[in-house]
Amino acid sequence: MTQVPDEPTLGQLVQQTARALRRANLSELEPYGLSPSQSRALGVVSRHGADQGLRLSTVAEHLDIAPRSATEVIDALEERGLVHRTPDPADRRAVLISLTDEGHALRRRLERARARRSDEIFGSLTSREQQSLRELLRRVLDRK
Amino acid sequence: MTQVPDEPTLGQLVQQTARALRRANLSELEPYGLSPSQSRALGVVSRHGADQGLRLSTVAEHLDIAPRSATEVIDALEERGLVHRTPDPADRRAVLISLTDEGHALRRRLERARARRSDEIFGSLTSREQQSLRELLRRVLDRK
DNA sequence: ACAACAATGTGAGGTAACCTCACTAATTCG
DNA sequence: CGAATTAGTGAGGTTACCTCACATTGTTGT
Repeated sequence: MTQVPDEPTLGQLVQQTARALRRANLSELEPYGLSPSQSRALGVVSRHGADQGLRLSTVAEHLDIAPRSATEVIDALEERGLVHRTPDPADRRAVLISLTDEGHALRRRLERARARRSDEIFGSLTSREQQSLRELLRRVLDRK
Repeated sequence: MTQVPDEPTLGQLVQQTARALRRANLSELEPYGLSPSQSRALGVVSRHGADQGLRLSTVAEHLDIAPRSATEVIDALEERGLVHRTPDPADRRAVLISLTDEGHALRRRLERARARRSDEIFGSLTSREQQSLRELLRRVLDRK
């Protein structure tokens, strides 16, 4: 049925690469006592809530999780002093999440670490090859 | 701070692709009432335990999880009648896991579904491009 | 104007897939 | 033979999610 050394499928290669990235991310986050999901949330608030902050429900949307789950992640970040909640002046049901100074600082540190990690992992490819990989993956994701 | 559409990093592209694969895998498994981790275990037993079966601890190793966790996954597969445990005649502490006929049949069905899914996801690339993608990922994984 | 409906965030409680620790039964080794 | 080691599993914990119910606030149709 199958022949020879059973070369891994494309899907497996992609998943293995993703796993390597997850592992690297994990060990990078560890010193800061931040879980991956917390780090993702920090990123969302940083990218989309630069000015006045983001509603909790909006955070949930960006993370693609239920609002109730976003409450939990934000609770954790707030406890670590990385974000804070302020009531939305325009809608008293809502709450606005924004980064504290400490949150901004950590975010920057993590961003630099991410760049280093990328070099480490994709560094065996020339920048032309990296460009080519990027192109191929983009095409795969744009299918349908 | 940041401007323009902020093109995704290579890491993000890989992770997004992996996520698409996971989602596809999930919906493919759903009709069979199998979880991803159960499907993985089924694959391991099928690939490495063709003849006499695999020890539970060996299953755990292949899945890269603790033996205790393998017990749980195998429990579930056994309850669904896809594998069975037999005592290892050579070591009465150990137990050998092997596929039932039903397990084999389901395994084949899943394999075919996987192939279809791969076509669906990577189908927007020519086979030359797929080869190229495979090559690049392999290089990334072989780094260090 | 105000009743009816919709939306926001969170308490309560649940699940899947892992984990560690402690234990029993069986094997191996000095 | 007795001591140490190994295989599998019970008990109980964690993480990152989920749904459902609910109080509070906002919006709308008549």
